[in-house]
Amino acid sequence: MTGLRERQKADRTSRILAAASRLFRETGYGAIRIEDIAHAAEVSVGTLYNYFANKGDLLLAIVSMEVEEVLQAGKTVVANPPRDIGQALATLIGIYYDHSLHYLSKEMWRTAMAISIEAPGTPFSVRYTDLDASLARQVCALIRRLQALGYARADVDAEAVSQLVFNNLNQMFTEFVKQDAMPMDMLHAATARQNAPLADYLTPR
Amino acid sequence: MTGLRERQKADRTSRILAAASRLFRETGYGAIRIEDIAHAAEVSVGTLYNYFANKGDLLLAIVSMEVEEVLQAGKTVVANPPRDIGQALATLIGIYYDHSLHYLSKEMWRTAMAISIEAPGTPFSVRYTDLDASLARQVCALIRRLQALGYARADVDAEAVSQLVFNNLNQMFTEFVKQDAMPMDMLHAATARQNAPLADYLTPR
DNA sequence: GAAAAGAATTGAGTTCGTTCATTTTTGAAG
DNA sequence: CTTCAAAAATGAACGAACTCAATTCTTTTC
Repeated sequence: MTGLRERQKADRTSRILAAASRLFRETGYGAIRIEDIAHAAEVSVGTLYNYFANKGDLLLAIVSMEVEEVLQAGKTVVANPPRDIGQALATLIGIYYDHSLHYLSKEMWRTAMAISIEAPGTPFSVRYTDLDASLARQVCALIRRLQALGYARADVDAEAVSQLVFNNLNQMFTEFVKQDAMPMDMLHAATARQNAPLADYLTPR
Repeated sequence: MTGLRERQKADRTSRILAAASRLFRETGYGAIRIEDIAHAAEVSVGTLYNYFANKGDLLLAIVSMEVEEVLQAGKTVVANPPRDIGQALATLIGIYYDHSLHYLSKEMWRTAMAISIEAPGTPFSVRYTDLDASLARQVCALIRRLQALGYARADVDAEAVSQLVFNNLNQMFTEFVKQDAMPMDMLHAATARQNAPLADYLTPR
């Protein structure tokens, strides 16, 4: 279980991830070469490729850790949501958005999104897509919870509405990272406005 | 105006585009080398780079032509929409979706989307983003038209709703091209279900 | 504890997108 | 018709991601 080989493997993995994470953030994904990461992690280029399918997969591994954190943070909102539907959505989405630039630059997000679309087969791309689906399910859980608490109309297709909300927040986040100049509060405001009609529709009369 | 130089330029541009379009579709974007395209278009590699900033820009040029066609086709629906809101949305979105695989493979779409996110600065990436915005405006025009005709409630934020609809259809299309196995009718069905709550909300009582 | 098996590491080599110094072509001026 | 300058074309050279045959390190077997 804890043979030398396994310990070395775990150690190398974390060294590579730490080096890549630091270098990508400091210098930018595009500007860092695989050789730089391998050097910083004290492994050879070939070894790095034994651990990660390609440069993009390495980035997605880092992004996945970030998304997992966000997913965890969202749980508290679902458990205890505000009574107002617009507020409830804004709170959950706010957690997603505000967390996003904590560890990752906009450039890193752009690259990660691009890779998850273009190379959907690599291990961490699959993982990333799974996590995205988990976020969508969390939005759905929130709406069902609001329905269960009587804060939202129960006769509405919760899945349809939550997919609408999630796809919208996802697309808005994509726009946000595409435009380096766009500030975070503009993202919040735009999403809130778009959700308002749905919140109105969901509110019991 | 029509000097030799200008004619040769236009001729080379169209030869390059034709060659790239055919080769990308036949063999796949990733499998085709710049040298192959240059050879098929009877220009040198360097010349190709005088006409297009990079391999991705060449693809986006092709995709842009496709989107322009779709945008044109959508105009007729906005001018004369079905009375039922769900129907109206499904008709417009149906035009977008059904056109999409006419000239482009899923792989080409994936790559184009990835590039427009990752490299938003190149000439055709800007063009592609503009066209996307035009599609969003067209969805908004449809909803305003439905309001003007009295088919939809006029006291609803048309812009917010249309952005919700557009971002959703865009994201759903992204899922569609990400999954090679997903059939077109599943895409139509999923989008229609997601739009149903909004259509209900918009319908005058 | 020696030896064989097999797992993992290594870095030089390959590939392909992109660049740029040089050459060729074009259009204008004399 | 020459000459010249500007525009455009060219392909060899470069850089970086990725591969793979050879080597080294672990573990297992007797």
